[in-house]
Amino acid sequence: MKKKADGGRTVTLKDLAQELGVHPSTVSRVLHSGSDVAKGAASAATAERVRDLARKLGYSPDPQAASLRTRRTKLLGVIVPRLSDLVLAIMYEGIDEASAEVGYSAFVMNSRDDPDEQRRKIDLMLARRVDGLIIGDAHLDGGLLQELTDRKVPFVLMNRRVPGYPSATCNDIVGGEIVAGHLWEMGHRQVAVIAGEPYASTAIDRTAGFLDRWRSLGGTISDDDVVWSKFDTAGGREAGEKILARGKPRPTAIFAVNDFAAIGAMGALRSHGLTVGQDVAVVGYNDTSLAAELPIPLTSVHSPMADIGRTAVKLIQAVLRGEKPEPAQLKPTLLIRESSAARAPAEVSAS
Amino acid sequence: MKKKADGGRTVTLKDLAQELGVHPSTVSRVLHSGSDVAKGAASAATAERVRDLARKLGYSPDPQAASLRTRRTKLLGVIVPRLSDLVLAIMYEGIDEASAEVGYSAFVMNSRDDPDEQRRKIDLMLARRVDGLIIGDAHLDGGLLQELTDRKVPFVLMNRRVPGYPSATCNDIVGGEIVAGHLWEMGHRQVAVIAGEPYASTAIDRTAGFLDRWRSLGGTISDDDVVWSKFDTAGGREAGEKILARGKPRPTAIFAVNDFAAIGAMGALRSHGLTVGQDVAVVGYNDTSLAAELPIPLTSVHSPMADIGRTAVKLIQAVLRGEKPEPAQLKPTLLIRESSAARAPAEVSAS
DNA sequence: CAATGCTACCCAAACGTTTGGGTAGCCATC
DNA sequence: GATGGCTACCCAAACGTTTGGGTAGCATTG
Repeated sequence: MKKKADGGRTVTLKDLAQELGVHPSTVSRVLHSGSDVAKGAASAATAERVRDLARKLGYSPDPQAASLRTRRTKLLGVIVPRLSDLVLAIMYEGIDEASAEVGYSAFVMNSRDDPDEQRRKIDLMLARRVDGLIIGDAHLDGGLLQELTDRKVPFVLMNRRVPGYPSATCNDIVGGEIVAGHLWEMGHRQVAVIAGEPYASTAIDRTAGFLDRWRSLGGTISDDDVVWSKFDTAGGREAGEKILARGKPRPTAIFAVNDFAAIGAMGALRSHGLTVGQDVAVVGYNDTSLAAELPIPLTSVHSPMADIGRTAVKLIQAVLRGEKPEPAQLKPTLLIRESSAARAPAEVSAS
Repeated sequence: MKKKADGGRTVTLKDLAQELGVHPSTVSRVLHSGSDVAKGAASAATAERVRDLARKLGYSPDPQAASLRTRRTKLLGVIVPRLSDLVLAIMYEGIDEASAEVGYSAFVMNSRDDPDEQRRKIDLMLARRVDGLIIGDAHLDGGLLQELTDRKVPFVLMNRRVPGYPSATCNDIVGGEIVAGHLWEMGHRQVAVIAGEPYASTAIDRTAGFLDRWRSLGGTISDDDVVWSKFDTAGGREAGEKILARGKPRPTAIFAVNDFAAIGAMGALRSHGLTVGQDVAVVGYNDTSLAAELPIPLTSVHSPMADIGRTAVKLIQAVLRGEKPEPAQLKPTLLIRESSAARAPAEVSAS
């Protein structure tokens, strides 16, 4: 804790310079330039004196002054559907850490996946003069992204991808495939998918990966076995109800593309007197901290959420350097737990 | 979406002034002062022309330049134990909304409840020159807070309170009392409390409220019926195990001061072959969105989390105006669900 | 010994605002 | 017709940095 160390005014470059009898620019170069520049700016002795005094007086550079001059704020704007979505919260934790490490600070705002809000929040961030944006709520149609590109706003996507733009995501197709493989292996032949929102690549990719692998294994699955839903618990419950309400043999396994939806589905199953893990297997996605600790622990695809956030920061740094980084797809891994650990029950008839 | 509307440079006050043949200061006053000052600064006609042009060129004021001059950044720093704690995430959503409404932007950072990290993060925020802090991870010992006060850093507490400092919290004592009343009424006489971390007022108050009411109702509860724990699911499970492992009659009800701990406890109960809501009642706290949607819906004390965040913003605004606002305690309400809806089972002997 | 090249600095302008203090011109008042 | 009081502006300094371009003094080189 420095600054105002002794109750007085904030100490500035000029203060240091005056005290030492050198010019502020010299102090600036010593303190804020790479050692290469600093070398040319002052003798080793002077540099030492500068640094000592800075430490002693608790000098802390004024970022607004600096960015006024440099036209860079070292601020990152992050837009997420909602921070109360654990998945995004953890990604943000990754962002926060990684950006701090490179001297950036991050803002977050919620868009609630509403296009108007997305625009509004982006405008707010740009008004704050963020150097770049990390967009965690990209919609596949991507009109907004084209607009940002046209306006030369530096940005990268996170969590959800849209082809053609740099992004840091989990490899959700592979994730879906793993689940299909697992359920098939456990003997399931009748399955349903709670697929999430069709505007999100996470939902699309996980579902597509699942379906592709399922079919290539020889499984059959029809369109109405795929139920689109919100990503939250309520959405999962609703979707679960819908699956059970159909007049066809109930599935022996359900893949929900999101842990919360899976938890909702578990609720629906239980209300129908079914036991998760015995009567019906359930698999979620993301391996949120809850999954392992639920009364019936939930099989889930682990996605490296914090790493995705960290990667997003790396990518935006690259973009800010003028590069055009490739999309990064991080590897998912399946964690098998009680909710899908038993072999498929014998075929059941319409419920 | 404004700014750089036509690909060119950012438009400044000076640009507007030049174009209109007036002085930048006039433009500034018209655009950024209350209508009172603006009145004296320009004729109605000029003011109109200024505003029109500003709109047309998509002028957006540079906040760093402004704060360099005014010495206020309109930035708020928020420190939370972790953003991946749903409770804090929702409070932050409240902060985000409320601060945007008054022209402020908020930063969040995680402290992981670690004193060193708290210091470090606070320093980072101050280095960014935030106008004030909202502290969501206050520890009851409060050494850090005294220090901040000494340094005249404006701050308010949120979620957790520490006597003597302005804070926005749920009235956790009342919350604990309600739970005690409910469980007593349902016929429970043998109960245990999963109490959370002793450095957090939330844990202390909820537990104290519960114990006080319980005893005043005639109930008995001993020290080892109160188990301290982490606030997360794993902590709850552990605490649940501990409660079941004691060599005394198992309680017929458990109050966990936090929904996640409650979920963990439910898991522990189930592993012991007990059915939540029948064999053992469980009550949580916060009524997070999960509670209602769990396979066995969880009785929980609803606390107005988003409002607490919003209130925190109001309080910090007051502090910034130089006032010394009273602590705000928002009202909790109990939501009774399946996990505690049945009357207490007959007394059980040691398990 | 003049030219060259360092080293270790200094200088000044600029970034986009805000704000306390002018002042020119006009009208009303005494 | 001097005084006072508006109205509608203008002026300039300041906020704390950064950075391109000096330059004085000294040592080295041809």
